[in-house]
Parts: sequence; C-alpha cells; structure tokens
Amino acid sequence: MTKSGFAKEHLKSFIERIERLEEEKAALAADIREVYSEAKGTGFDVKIMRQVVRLRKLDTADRQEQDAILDLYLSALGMGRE
Amino acid sequence: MTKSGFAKEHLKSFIERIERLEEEKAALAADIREVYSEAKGTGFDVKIMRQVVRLRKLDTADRQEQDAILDLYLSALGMGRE
Amino acid sequence: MTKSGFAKEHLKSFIERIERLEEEKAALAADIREVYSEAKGTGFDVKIMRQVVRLRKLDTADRQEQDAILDLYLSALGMGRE
Amino acid sequence: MTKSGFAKEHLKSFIERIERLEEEKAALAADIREVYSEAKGTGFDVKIMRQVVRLRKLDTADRQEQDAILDLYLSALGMGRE
DNA sequence: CTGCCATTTTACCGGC
DNA sequence: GCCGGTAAAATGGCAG
Repeated sequence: MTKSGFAKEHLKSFIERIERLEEEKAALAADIREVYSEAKGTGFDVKIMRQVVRLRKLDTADRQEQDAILDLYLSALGMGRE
Repeated sequence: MTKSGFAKEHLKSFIERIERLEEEKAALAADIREVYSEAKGTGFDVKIMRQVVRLRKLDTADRQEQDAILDLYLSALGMGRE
Repeated sequence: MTKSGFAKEHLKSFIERIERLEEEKAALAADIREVYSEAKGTGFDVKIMRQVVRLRKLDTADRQEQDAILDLYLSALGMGRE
Repeated sequence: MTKSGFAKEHLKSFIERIERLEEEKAALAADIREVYSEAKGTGFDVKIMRQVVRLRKLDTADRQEQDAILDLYLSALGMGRE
C-alpha cells in the first residue's frame, strides 16, 4: 500500500473516532434536555434551573482555582501535596 | 417533611443528575479534542478535519430533512406512514 | 466638547444605526410572515413550505461547504486558487 | 395547464418571494454585525451595546403598551384620538 | 489575544 | 391562550 493510502486509512480512523464520540456527546445532550423536560413537568422553571447549574459551575471553577493557588503556595514552601 | 422540603430534595436531585451528565459530556469533549490533537501530531490538518466532520454531519442532516419532507407530503396527502 | 462627550455621541450614532437596521429587518420578517399567510390562504400548507425553504437553504449551505473544503485541500497542497 | 400545474407555479412563486426576502434579511443581519464590529474597533464593548439595544427595545415596547392603554381609556371615555 | 466556531439561550411562530 | 418546536442571537471556548 502506498504511503498516502496509509494516510487515508489513518485519517478515516481518526474521523470515525471523532464521529463516534460526537454521537455519544449528542446522546448526553439529549439526556440533559430530557431531565430538564422532566423537571419542567414537575413544575420547576427550566430557565432558573439553568442559571443554578451555571452558577454552581462557576463556583466550582472558583474553588478549583483556589485549590490550585493553595497547591502553588504549598509547593513554594516545599510542602507539595504530591 | 414539608411539601417545599420535598420539592427542594427533588430539585437537588434533578440538578445533580444534570451536573453528572454535563461532566460526562465535558469529558467527551475533551476526548474529541485529544483525538484532533493526536491527528495533528500525525501530520493532519485539524481545520480540514473539522470541516470534513462538519460536512458529513450536514449531509446526514440533509438526508434526514429530505425524509422529513417526504413524510410531511405523505401526511398532507392522507398517506401518512402511520 | 470633552473626549467622553465625543464618545457618547459616537456611541449614540452606532446605536441608532443598529436600531434603524433592526427595524428594517423586522419589517422584512413581517413581509415574510405575510407571504406565508397569503400562501396559506391559497391552500398551501405553511409547515411544508417552511420545510421546503429550509431544505433548499441547507442544500445551498452544503454546496458552499463543499467548495470551502475543496479550497482548503488545494491550499493544504500549496495549490491555492489565489 | 392542469390545475395542479398551476398550483405548482403558484407555490414556486411564493417560495421565491420568501427566499428573496430572506436574502435581504440576511444582508441586514450582516450589516448589523458589521456596525457592531466597527464599534468594537472604536473601543466600545459589544456585549454592553447589545444590552443597551435590547433595553431600549423593551422600553419602546413598554411605551407602546402604555400608549395602547391610554388609547383604550380615552376610547372608553368617548374621547378617542382619531 | 484575536477571531472563529460550537453551544446555549432567547424569541418567535404555528398548532391545539 | 398556552405549548411545543424551530430559527435567530448571543455568549463562551478553542485554535491559531
């Protein structure tokens, strides 16, 4: 097989892996929509719920940043958590 | 437990389910990025790859749309597939 | 006139241009709705018509995407159309 | 020409009118984007500008509603503006 | 750090 | 008049 023939197969493999992963990702997105929908059916306000999720994500990010900073300080003091 | 206490638990449960799913989704996104990165390391052009993936998705969407339109026409003619 | 006074005027001008354009855009949206409505009055199914329009748009987008991909490949091969 | 042949032409005409209008609408959307872009180049914050536009639109809607209510009251009192 | 692209969110339109 | 779904806008994230 020629070199480019090999490359072609390789490319095809990459593309297919990506498409497989994107499919799973889309399935999860569908699941999430479904949960929101279910919540809505139980009387919750979806728009507000989305805000809650977003805020909690931000908080998490902040906390992780704080953790990272703490690690940095500890390392600087030769007290790394390992 | 009061009614609102119950609602609170219920909401918490919904939120947690969503957050769990979003985590998985984010993990998949990371996987996808990694595949692109790996492909790049093998010499492929990521920009082109993305376009290939997008085009293939578009083709699929197109086909589905054609199907949908056929269904609609059939329904409109009282010949729905049931 | 102060510098910020100038900026204020400038901003006002931008905003007004945008609002004027959005007005025109809204007018066109109204026109489109009217055409659909007229078609409906002539016995056509609006839902199907919308799908037809969507499909034709998709086809166009698809063709443009194919063109874009071709350009990319040519560029990647150092054979850009220039 | 048969009746359905006529309908076909009629439908085609509707579709084409719609597509023409949508093209113009898309062109305006592009113009708007361009104005934002220009404003950005002059140092304005696009995100804020969008908020401004949105708020002013709401105000307008409110004002129109107020006007409508006023008309209603005046009419009820036999004092229509006419 | 900038521009582009994907995802998300908002608004609209038709149907029930 | 509301609801569901669909299109448009807007925000956020990633590559270059």
